[in-house]
Amino acid sequence: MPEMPEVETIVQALKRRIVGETVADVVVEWPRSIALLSPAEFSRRVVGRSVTRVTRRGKFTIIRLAPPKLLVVHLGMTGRLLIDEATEPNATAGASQDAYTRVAIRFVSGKALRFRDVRKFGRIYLVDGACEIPLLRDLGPEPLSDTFRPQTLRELLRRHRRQIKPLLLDQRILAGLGNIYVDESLWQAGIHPRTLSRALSTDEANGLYRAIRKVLRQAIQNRGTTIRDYRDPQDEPGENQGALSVYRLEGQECRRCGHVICRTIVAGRSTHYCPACQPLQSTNYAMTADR
DNA sequence: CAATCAACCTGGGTGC
DNA sequence: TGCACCCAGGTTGATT
Repeated sequence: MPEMPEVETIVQALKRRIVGETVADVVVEWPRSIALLSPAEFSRRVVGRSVTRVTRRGKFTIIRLAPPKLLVVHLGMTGRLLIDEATEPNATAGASQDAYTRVAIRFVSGKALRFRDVRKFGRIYLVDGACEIPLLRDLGPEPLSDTFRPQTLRELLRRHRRQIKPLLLDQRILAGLGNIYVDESLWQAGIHPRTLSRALSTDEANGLYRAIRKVLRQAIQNRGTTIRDYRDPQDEPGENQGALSVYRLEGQECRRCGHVICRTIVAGRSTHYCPACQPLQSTNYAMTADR
């Protein structure tokens, strides 16, 4: 569910609200939400540590603790990180927890960081370094970093013989894009999702570079896209859903050319595009019948 | 190497 | 109301 702009929004909020807090207590309601460690071991190692900074890498939220340790969260499809403000000293603990809270980290101040995850695909890790988490270790470049240049993308596209959509969804190639922003970026760039990455011209690759950055920046500015589940740490939805051009808009008219937006399956994922704005060149041979 | 699909989970929406 | 079926912002591992 949450892609990079949603995670970025969450991280900005957590920075303001939990840096400096010290962990008093951990409640694990669903043990499998904790990766690698037993709930007891996880709790034992987290209690007493304090939060020194909060950062992001791809779709991972990274909470740095002292003494040094990384609390890393991947939200999966429906994960949320919610801040519960301190309640009255003798309010009943746990009373505010809903049925989908999987882990609650309570701070000495009375505030709490709550991991809520309906579908249970999210994971929380406690590690010494990013290298202990395979996906985090192998993450591709950050699309909004200064060191990610048009040439960086051109080289990535040239290195593989794959359809562009699954390539962009692959976190080892580029970090942070998910189903929404890949569809939006490809529409913005006028590229069909099944186009072979190696068949893209220099101009098309440069256009895709600009499209990805524009789409992500706008989504961050709009505090993320809420289709259904996404909420920031204060339980507020994002506002980017109104800025989408194709995602989940099948049957509606393309805002650029007026043709009807199509939905199909690519890489096993629902895929939205405008067949007029995003034509599939015959030279880029699609393996499967289109649409 | 690349594509597909099932699996991990739960709930919401739709059609009969 | 009930029920079957499809769908969902992700990732992984087996299979073709």
